[in-house]
Amino acid sequence: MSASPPLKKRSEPRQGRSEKTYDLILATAAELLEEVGFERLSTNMICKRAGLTPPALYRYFPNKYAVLKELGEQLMRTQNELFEGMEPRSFSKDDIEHTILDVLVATVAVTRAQTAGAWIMRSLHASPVLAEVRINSHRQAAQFLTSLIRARNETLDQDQVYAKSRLGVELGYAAIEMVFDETELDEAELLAEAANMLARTVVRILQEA
Amino acid sequence: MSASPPLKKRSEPRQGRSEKTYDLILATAAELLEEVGFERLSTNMICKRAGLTPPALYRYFPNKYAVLKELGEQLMRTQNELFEGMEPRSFSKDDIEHTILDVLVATVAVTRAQTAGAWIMRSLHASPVLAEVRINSHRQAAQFLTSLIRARNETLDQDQVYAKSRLGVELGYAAIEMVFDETELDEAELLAEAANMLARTVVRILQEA
DNA sequence: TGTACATCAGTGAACGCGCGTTCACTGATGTAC
DNA sequence: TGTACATCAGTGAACGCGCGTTCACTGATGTAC
Repeated sequence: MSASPPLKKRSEPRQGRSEKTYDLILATAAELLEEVGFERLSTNMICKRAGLTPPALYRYFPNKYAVLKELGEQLMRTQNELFEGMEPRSFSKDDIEHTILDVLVATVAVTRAQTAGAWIMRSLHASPVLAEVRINSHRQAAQFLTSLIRARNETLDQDQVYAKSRLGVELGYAAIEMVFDETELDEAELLAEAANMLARTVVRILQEA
Repeated sequence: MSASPPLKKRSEPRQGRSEKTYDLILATAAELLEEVGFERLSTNMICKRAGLTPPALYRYFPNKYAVLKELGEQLMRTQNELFEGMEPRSFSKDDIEHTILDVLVATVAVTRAQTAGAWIMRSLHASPVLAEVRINSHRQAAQFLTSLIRARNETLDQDQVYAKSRLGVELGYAAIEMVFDETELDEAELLAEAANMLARTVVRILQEA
């Protein structure tokens, strides 16, 4: 296994302009990610485009993965906030399905709105450090879903519900990624079908008393 | 978008030893992928470990992506052959579910048997050229599933069945990847649940006359 | 069956490049008095 | 309210390294006669 490099931010900003530089680095990185992709992105490239010298970037990020990690965490945070705002009117199959569909559609929307959003998602599969960001985010979402389900039916076994929720989250996320990778297919139809499948699963979990 | 580098093999082997070298390069690449991960892998590194000089590798592969592409194609081919060997005894929900579960379990097994199998899968998300390998493979699987379903019920709309099949393939694959990423969860349970979901979907597609 | 010869497979050594990273520094900012 | 000063933010220039890639070459292989 590869030794993972340090990824902490180098220092917290203490002056106003510092924060601007920090944001500039992230915005520039996203811009370049969109243009040249994950592989060709480098710290020097980001600096050049941002009009900074390397030590300026290096003050905040030890390497390119740290930059991507931050971008990934921001996207995951945004997506999870959406997900955790989910609250079906009732626990009927139709209401659950509508709610899930809304979340899927909204998640695609915020990802599309984020510069290089699809690239960021994809890069969260590539390296172990970045994969961790994605997996942690999915775990959190699965926890949320578990508590939602168990609030409705307390008799259900925690671990079993979690395992199924975790799978559901993964599959929902796979459907979202697919929207960006399979542009030939009808997006709305795809998400509707995914919502349908997931809703049926949730209903089934709820009924397994 | 990034300009994609050429990925064709440089030359077809014409002597016996050539094929050995070719296979040695692939085997060594897989070995190193397992050890150091996708990012740190380089052509020079492969050569050193394989006891070759760079021009020897360069004769067969123009760059590191070409090597990974070949590894990816081999894995996808193996997986698809499994999938296309799928034939349920009947089209009852239970028989479909068993068949799907068998395929999922077998796919995990062959991936685990392949050196760096999980890494290869993951790297098929990272770069566009490699993503294409994965997507083509999934499309092929979806085509197969579509023909299987329509052989059973010819009245179904081709495009609709394909779209749903494509989603099903993607979700099945996501479940498989999850087995390698979420080692905390019970593998058998995970695959069983995924098989259940997918079987229900297939049955539903079949019934939508 | 032997051998001369064309083609193929792999070597050795080196290249230019851009990568991440570091050093000593200057200029900007905020604050204590 | 002004200013002296400590701290913070970013510069300029350079480094060693390993990357992908190329060149002219030698040695191995297969084949035509």
